[in-house]
Amino acid sequence: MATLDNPVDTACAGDSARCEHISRLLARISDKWSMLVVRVLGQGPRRFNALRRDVGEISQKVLASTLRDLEENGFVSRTVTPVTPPQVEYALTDLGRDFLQPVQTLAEWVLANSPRMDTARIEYAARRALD
Amino acid sequence: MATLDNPVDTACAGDSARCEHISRLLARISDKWSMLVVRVLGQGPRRFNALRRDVGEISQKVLASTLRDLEENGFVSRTVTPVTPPQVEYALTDLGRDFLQPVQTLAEWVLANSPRMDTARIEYAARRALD
DNA sequence: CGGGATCCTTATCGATACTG
DNA sequence: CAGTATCGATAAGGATCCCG
Repeated sequence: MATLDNPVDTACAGDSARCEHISRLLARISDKWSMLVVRVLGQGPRRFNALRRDVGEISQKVLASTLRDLEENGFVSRTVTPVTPPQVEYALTDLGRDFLQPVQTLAEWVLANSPRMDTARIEYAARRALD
Repeated sequence: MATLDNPVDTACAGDSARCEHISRLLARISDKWSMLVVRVLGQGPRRFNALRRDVGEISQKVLASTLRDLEENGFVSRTVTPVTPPQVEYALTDLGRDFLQPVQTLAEWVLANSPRMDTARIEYAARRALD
């Protein structure tokens, strides 16, 4: 009955426990900024404010907490060099570099298919308009 | 200076416009539930309450708005059969099926690497404990 | 420079009630 | 069954100030 015959079945039809497991894991990384930060760090280590510039419109509070989460999950390392002014460098760990691959896959897909998404949005709006 | 030499460079070092583009696109799909719903629908069409059971701990309100977003972005189709009781079936569109691939990649990575994440969390907690 | 602490403003979510 | 509408709780986010 399954529509997919992928070799590794990670689906969770009827397996709600596994589905919840995936859910919790995805929830940890699928916030608005984590993947973006991982992507930027994939180009090399960054210091806090450099990271903030590269990521875009992110507040320092949110970036700080995002980095804490990423560090907690083992994606990012935080290296403090005690000089004046203090210097803190963020870099991807081995796990973070591994994670970069699926993230890039996703990012590339999204970039490549954004026209299709835009078209769908226009059609959706048109459909809604004539109700 | 880049640490990656991937063929298709979708990174955004110094290209903040592109980065923001990716940011907006990722933000549209990287909420807590969208990928999960796409995954479940990847196993075949579902009606509202069946979907709700399969996804897990999601309220009807959030599922409804998630489905609206997915429909708006062209990932999911909504087919109403006017019978009593009313019957509404959700299914992946072509775009949604395409999207399934990077989503599965991500889900499989997360499943496979959750032990590493767990270990990192324990180590992080241990480090924090001796400050 | 790299944040933590605080306050305040918004989204977000869950529960309940109600409609076709 | 498949939702929408409304309300209250709660979490997320921005702005500002401050410290090492």
